[in-house]
Parts: sequence; C-alpha cells; structure tokens
Amino acid sequence: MDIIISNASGVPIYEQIEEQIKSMIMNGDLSAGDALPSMRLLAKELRISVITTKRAYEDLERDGFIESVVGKGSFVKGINSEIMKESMLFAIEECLEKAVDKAILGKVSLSEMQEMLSIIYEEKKNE
Amino acid sequence: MDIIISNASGVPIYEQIEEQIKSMIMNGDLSAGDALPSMRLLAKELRISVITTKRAYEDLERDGFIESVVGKGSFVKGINSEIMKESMLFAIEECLEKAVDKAILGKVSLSEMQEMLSIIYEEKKNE
DNA sequence: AAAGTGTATATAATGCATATACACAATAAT
DNA sequence: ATTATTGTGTATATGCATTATATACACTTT
Repeated sequence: MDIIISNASGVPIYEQIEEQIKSMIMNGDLSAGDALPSMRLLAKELRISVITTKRAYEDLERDGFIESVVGKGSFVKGINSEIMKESMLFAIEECLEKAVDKAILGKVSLSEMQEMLSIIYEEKKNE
Repeated sequence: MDIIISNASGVPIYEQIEEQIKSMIMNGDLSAGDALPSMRLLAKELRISVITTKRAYEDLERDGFIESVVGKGSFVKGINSEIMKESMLFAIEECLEKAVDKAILGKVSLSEMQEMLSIIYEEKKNE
C-alpha cells in the first residue's frame, strides 16, 4: 500500500490516509472486495499509532467506502464512482474558495490566480 | 471598522481579524498612524472576548503591522507595501497547492480547475 | 476619582495523536 | 478435536496543542 504521510502540510494524518485510499478506489487501484492492509500493519508501515489508522478506516466506513469486520480485516465496498467524483470535486472547491477569499481581500486579479494555479499544477503533476 | 466574522469557515476568529486588517492597510483604507478600534470596543462589536482581539493585535504587532501602547491604544505603523503583497500571495499559493494536491489525486484536469476557479471568483467578487 | 486603554493569569472545550488493554477469528501445534 | 498462538478490529484513558473565554490587573487620560 503506497501511502505517503507528510507532517509539514498541516493536514491531519488520518485525513491524508483517507484521501489517498479514496483516490485509489476511484482510480481503480483498489476494487470492491479487495482487502486493505490491517490497521496494525499500516500503522507499523507508517510508524504511527493504530488508533490513527483506525480513525481513518472508521471515517471511510462511515462514508460507505469500506467495511471492517473484527477478526478478519477491512475491505473495499462496491461504490458509486460518480458520488466519489462529486465529493472529490467538492473538496477541491472548498480549497479554491479559501484562496479566492484571500485574493479578493488582497485585490489579486483572477488572471493572476489562473497564472499561479497553472504553475503550481504543472509543478505538482510531475511528482 | 467593518470586520466580518464567519464561524462556519473553520478559520480562527483572530486570524480572520488579522487578514481583514492587513487587507485594509494594504488597500489604503488604513494609513500609518491611524488608530485602530480598541481591543475592548472591537470585542464588543464582534461579540467576542477581549482576549481574542488581543490575540489578533498581538500577532499584527509581532509581524510589524501595528503598534500597541498601554493606556493609549493601537495604531497602524508605516509598512513596506511590497512585503505585504508578497505575504498575501504566499497565503493564496498555499491554498491553491492544497487544491492541486487533491485534484491530482482525483485525476482532475487543470482546465477543470481553471473553470471552477473562474466561477468561484466571479461569484465572490460581487459580495 | 472615573473611564478609557492594553496586559496577565487561570480555565474550559475541542481536535489530533498516542499507549495499553480488550474481544473476536483464523491458524498452527498438540 | 482441543488448545495455544497469532492476527484481526475495538474501547478506555491520557497527553498535548490550539482556540476562545472570564476575571482581575496596570497604565493613561480626562
């Protein structure tokens, strides 16, 4: 399981795990029925507490993406891919809104923002 | 002093105050030497604690934007407007980076993002 | 003296992350 | 088959940092 944790970003660890697992499901790297790494194993790999992985899996279960059964493990559920895309777009929208709020306060123009966005996107694309 | 506090955004109150005062300074609505509303008065207007306004003013003072003297009040300092613009752009950049991170995980294209950004900007511009 | 400033101390509520112990299931050893 | 072991998910109590607060203090002006 290729999950990368960044402590610098300010994003909670459990949220980073959630995002990346959701992305794997959406992109077909994980399919319905597939077993996720156990909470303990993932915690060991990432050198974090079991409770943090549990928190991530718990949220994913609450949102209907996975299912956990005691003694056996955690598994990907069958999911409406459209709904996932929607929720992903919504999260992006929230970030953009914050950026726009600041831009308007600072009298930064839309074209300036478009330029910044483009540069950042091209940078991040090749990582 | 036209400061608007939003509890829904998740942004700390003191941070919202800081951003908006910085913006007023940068846009010339406040000039060097101008008196800010007293911590108590602002707290009363916004219906928050004095300690929260103090926290905001404290940060602004630490960053060199204002000056507080006990018994008298808080006042705008002379500031390098270029540096302010820089820090404002940096904050916007951080937000855009988070959005791009999500977009790449979700295989959302740059042009999709540009479209979203444009819509959000035009919406917010008229508020 | 009174009313206006900024300041300091102690406190509460929330969110993130943890260690440790518990309960259940599958497997290996006897 | 029975039991011990190992591997699952789960629950409780705790530490720490951040946000926001009430209350009392110290200084300046009027």
